[in-house]
Amino acid sequence: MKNSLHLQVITYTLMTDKKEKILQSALVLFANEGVSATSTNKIAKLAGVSEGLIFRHYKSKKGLLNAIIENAEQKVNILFGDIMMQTDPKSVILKTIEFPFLIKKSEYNYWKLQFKLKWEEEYNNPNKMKPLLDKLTWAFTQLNYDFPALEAQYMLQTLESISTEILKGNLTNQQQFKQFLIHKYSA
Amino acid sequence: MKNSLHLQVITYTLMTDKKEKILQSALVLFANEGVSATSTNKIAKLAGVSEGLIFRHYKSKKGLLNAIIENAEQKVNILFGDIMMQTDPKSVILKTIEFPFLIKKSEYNYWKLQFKLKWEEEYNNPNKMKPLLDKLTWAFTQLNYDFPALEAQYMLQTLESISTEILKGNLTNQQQFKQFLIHKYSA
DNA sequence: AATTTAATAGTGAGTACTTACTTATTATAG
DNA sequence: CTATAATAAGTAAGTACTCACTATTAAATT
Repeated sequence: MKNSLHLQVITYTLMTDKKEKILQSALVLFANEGVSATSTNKIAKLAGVSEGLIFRHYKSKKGLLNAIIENAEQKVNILFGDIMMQTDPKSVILKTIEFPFLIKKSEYNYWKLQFKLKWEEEYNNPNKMKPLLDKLTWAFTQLNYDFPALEAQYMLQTLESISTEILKGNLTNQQQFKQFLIHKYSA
Repeated sequence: MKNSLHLQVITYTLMTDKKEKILQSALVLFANEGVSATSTNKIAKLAGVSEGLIFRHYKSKKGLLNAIIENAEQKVNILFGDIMMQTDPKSVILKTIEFPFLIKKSEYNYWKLQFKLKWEEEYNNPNKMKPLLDKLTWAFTQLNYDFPALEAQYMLQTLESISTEILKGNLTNQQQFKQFLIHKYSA
């Protein structure tokens, strides 16, 4: 079979099986070993494909990375979108707290890669969080918090670190911790 | 000059200038470009030494990394030690909050490297924080918080994320944020 | 104090192997 | 038949590391 139809929540994409296999294999390696530590040779072997095919489909190693990042950003936007569309301030807080705990195990590698890349200047874009930060500031304002902007910043930072710990496998008491946060914000 | 005397707060170490230069150059590159992305050739050039000298002094690239990590851990222990020796629960909280804001610019690379390495399974050791976690749990217990263990975990995570943002250069309102946290814990 | 001996610091060219990427060629689908 | 998918076999530059060698310093012996 040369082509297969893959449903991605936002767009339909036609991708050959092998092209897709390359993407998945690269994701696994990039996320767990790091981009520089992953050779195109390794990717090809894991994907069961000739090395040349990577370059036919993605032009360069960086092109492959960018393709993965685009995929990853879709997944972020889906979860973010759910928060952004809330109209009740309490729901905004609640959804935001729930956010790190909603990350599916099957998508860990996407998130791992994204968090790792934040350490590379080229891919670290703090402004990407701006809309969510504004939404949270609005929510805390509605709820009459003393320093809504700082509260928003505080919450975002906490959530980033919680996500990080979950992805590293360090947060063993996830549900307990989630309840604790909800209780703390009486959300 | 072959040898120079370097005062390191815990031990005195005799190191040749070039050996020291290798260490510093490697730190800069490891912290900012990543370990795998840094070649021994690059390190040698930045240090202004022959590549072979790296291996004479540190045996391998990994040996060099380990030497840097040892140095870095000393710096962590100094800051941690200050918190651990506090006897008043409020002081424990206050010192802990102040912790990320005490990181000197001149030592950013040490911390950057350590935080980056937490993503590599080999170097990620969550138990290293255990003593501090216990101390914080004790402090929150003394202060009659409802869930001292969770509060401690929460605070540690917050601090990790603040440190991270500072090191990435994303936290522009450091003093404001620090005051906000102190106010929040009335510390 | 002078001279030999030993040890360490440092170099530069070379090692086998890996890297990202290319090119020529063949297979396969519509 | 044509266009694209896929491969195998390249390439030049880079990789961590070694080796044979020299330079510098310290220690031991006169």
